[in-house]
Amino acid sequence: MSTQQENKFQAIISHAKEYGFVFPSSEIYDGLSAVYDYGPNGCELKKNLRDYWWKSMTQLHENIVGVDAAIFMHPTTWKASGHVDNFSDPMIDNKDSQKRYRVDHLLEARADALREKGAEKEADALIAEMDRLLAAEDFAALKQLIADQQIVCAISGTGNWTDIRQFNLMFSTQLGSVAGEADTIYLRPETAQGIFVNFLNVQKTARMKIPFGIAQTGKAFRNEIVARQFIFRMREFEQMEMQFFIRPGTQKEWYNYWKETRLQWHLSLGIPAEKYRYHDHVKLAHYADAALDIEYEFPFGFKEVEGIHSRTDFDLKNHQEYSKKKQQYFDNDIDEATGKPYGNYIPYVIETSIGLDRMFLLILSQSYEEETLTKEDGTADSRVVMRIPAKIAPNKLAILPLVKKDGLPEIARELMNECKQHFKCFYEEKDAIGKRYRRQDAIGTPFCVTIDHQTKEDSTVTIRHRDSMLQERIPISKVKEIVQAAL
RNA sequence: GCGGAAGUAGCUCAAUUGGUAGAGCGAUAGCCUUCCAAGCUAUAGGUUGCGGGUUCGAUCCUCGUCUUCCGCUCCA
Repeated sequence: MSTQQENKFQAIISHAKEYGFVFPSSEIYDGLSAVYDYGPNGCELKKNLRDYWWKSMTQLHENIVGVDAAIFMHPTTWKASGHVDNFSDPMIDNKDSQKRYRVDHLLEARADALREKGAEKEADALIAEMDRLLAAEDFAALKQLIADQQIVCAISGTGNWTDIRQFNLMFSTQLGSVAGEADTIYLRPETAQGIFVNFLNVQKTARMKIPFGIAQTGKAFRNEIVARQFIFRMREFEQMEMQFFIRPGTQKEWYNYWKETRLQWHLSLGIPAEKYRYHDHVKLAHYADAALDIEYEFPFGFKEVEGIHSRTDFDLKNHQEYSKKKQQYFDNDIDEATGKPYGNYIPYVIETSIGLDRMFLLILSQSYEEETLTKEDGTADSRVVMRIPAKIAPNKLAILPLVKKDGLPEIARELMNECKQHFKCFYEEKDAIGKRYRRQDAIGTPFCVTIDHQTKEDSTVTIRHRDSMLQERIPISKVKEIVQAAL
């Protein structure tokens, strides 16, 4: 990251705090690492983003419905999903070099070295022993195995290891208030499983026919080892996911459909296409047969905002296996090849998964601008403006009486009462008008209207546009529809 | 986790080789009415990150600790 971009990112973080978008969590207690709170403007923007996504998914797609599953789920869910096995890695540190290694990586490297020497059998035996001990979570024996193999740190060259520690990427807690009898359950690391386990509930009750989708927004939790870059990587975050259930064999076309559709959603917010790119996954996760990220160019580089995954029937198949409940769909449509219905099958799934907090950061990054202006008298001036798309801006309209007397506040209040029924408005009569404009720029309000003395004579007001700073005289009766047209 | 840097009012910063904290902006209230932040007045706001030590006295010296940022590592 260049210094200039770094400064911009720092400025965005400061701005976010100063204007009530994002606060560090528990700040009076020195904060909680990688956890953040959303302030008055932040929670409006976040809610608007969530609503915009929700509407585009459910209201505008007749074959997508929503669920709101609990954060707590039966522990077996995470065995079936693969998270218990794939989200926990035993780690070991070398005391001399302070380097940390994954235990399985160390042993696999040792096995590879054995193979190069032609000791295939020993290598296989080592891997088999490792897998057995990992499955049994026998950390003492694993450490002994590392010692027996005389594995040393590549940096320090010593075998001076710490004890093996488990780094579980899932947060666990206790269900039930009686200690000892309590069962360990996890805070969900992704919302997707709440959709999968409700697949048949939703399909039957909403009478959905394949292809159809289930959408969900909600919190998820991951114990990131290093969480930095502001709200980009948090331990508690919000996902907006949609699982689209399809006939096996059609995953390619639907994958491409959602790849295109989701990018168009981003572009519909007016964000330039050159700020986006696709990144195809080469190494695929355990559940996917194709995967890509939609990346945005943040001040700290191109980073993932949204993932499109072809998850095959991995999840439903595993849930069927672990729960012993059929997760199948009977497809009555006629297969032209056979002339008969497609019949029973476990659907394939295309997933679209976007991080709401990352999307929020994207909007901040895209919107924030420090402008240098030249005033009419030729002197330099500056302003900080958040060019937040009008449809997701925290406030849509600021209503400002030019002065707080001569009956102007009364007219302004009348307009306020009319407009606030339809969209979020902000009323202010304090300070010079220019100052009030700049304050609205700083929080991204797209429109300001000013009630002045002329308003009393001909019922017109000045509407001022945030991005261009241009003003026009319009009838007060038109304010509501002009703002609504931009939303 | 390791290394480096920094912590003073909401923000940006002062405080003479150690003498018990100030300014600008911002905020709030009032005045003034002027369509692009910077007219006037007043008020609030700090155990100088926290805890020890040295000293008659610590924002300053010293030790520990916490937090943040940067780099490495880790993760994906």
